[in-house]
Amino acid sequence: MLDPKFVRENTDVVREALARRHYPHHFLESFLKADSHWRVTTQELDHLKNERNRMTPNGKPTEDQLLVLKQLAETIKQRQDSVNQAEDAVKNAALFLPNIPDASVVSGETESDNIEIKRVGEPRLFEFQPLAHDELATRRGLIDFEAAVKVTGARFALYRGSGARLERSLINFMLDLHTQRHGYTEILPSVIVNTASLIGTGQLPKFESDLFRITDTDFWLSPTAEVQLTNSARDTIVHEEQLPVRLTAHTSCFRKEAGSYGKDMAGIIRQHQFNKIELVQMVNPTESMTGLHELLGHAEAVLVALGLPYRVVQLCTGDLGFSAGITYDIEVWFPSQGKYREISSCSNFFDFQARRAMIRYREKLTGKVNYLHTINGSGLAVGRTFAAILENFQNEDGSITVPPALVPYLNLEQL
RNA sequence: GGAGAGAUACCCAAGUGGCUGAAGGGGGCGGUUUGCUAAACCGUUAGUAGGGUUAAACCUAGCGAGGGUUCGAAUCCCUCUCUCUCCGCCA
Repeated sequence: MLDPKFVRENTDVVREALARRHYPHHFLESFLKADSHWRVTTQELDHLKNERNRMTPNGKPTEDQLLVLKQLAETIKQRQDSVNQAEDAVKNAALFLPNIPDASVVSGETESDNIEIKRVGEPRLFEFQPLAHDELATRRGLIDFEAAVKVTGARFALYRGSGARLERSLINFMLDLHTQRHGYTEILPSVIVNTASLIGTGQLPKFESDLFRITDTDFWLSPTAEVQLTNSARDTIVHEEQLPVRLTAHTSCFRKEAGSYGKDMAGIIRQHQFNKIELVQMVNPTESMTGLHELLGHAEAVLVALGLPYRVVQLCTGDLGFSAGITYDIEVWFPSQGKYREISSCSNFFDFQARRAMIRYREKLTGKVNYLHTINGSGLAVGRTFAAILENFQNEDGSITVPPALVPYLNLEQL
């Protein structure tokens, strides 16, 4: 959420930000309208309440006083109703305003306008036609797609044997790296979250159609552990010395993938349920850009350790997520597709999520309470890492060489 | 799923309609005394959100959350959330 005061006083900045995102500007107009209406109504109400407070005697009121007070109470009641309505309108409008892109983010419309920052690792030259990961996985009996369709449906997977073991090894390997080398505290949260949490990180109210909801409850399947990790600090004030807070978690993530019919239907690139290691940092506002680059490095370290070629791109304004102020995507090389595909998305949200979720810190020097900054990224999407390993380390006979870093976890050198 | 008891400030806790934004204690902070520490004593401890202002002043809200009754609610009524105890069921 943006600071209502800031929006009110810097409409040009916000208007410009929405334009850069190609986001409809009527959201701003409705916010401003609702906001000014709310302010006027609230002031009137506050005046009336002040009058009542001044007039109310300490004991029983006289008949005359009672007459006046009764009338006043009636007026206040009516005003209160309009204030409540106005307040709902403002809150709702505010929740639909996206974050302001950082000044350094380049304007653009689609992912083709994203900026490549760097490439790491050389894509391997194959002397044979490299197979797609789903083909490899099926041939080696690592994933049983037919069984998954039977059990659940399309866009689900059933890992089998050393396939299941590889997925589990990757999870352990990544968690160990982040907790032992990068200073994150491991969290094991529920995968079901409530509405307030999804509003806190910005998935709701705007993106309900991307989410699985559990019928007749206030519960949803979490689309990313960002929701659980960030909201674990919702409505709290931490001491400045406790920052930065670094949390990591492995969870299953659930997405409807509405509107992506036909995209990535084969394999495990785009699933309704997938494993992901999430990295979340809550930091002092002065350190959030440093934190973002560090976090990006933490995610990259996984690919470096596994020996997978990747590149880093910076998202343009049009590709930027609703809550993010600046985002770097890490894309890993897929030989069968001859291109880089997203495997992590690392963002600085500035105080956008902290405001929605009321996550604050107390300044040591002044004792003042401030919103902190939140940063998060995948470290990494496990299924996509699985797929990338299969493709990049495949041999001509269809076997897969296990990256040395994973051998201690897998106890196998070949799949 | 059933029955009961709770939720008040950093913590414990009093408060059953106006004199309460809140007694009392603990803890924290500051001070007096002291060679230092401790003890004792004195003082202080409402933060926060919103409006307002150049900044203040000032105003409003706030006793788990949301409604209701009332001129007036921490206090009465309703709904919900969470915590605890017992029973049932259960990995």
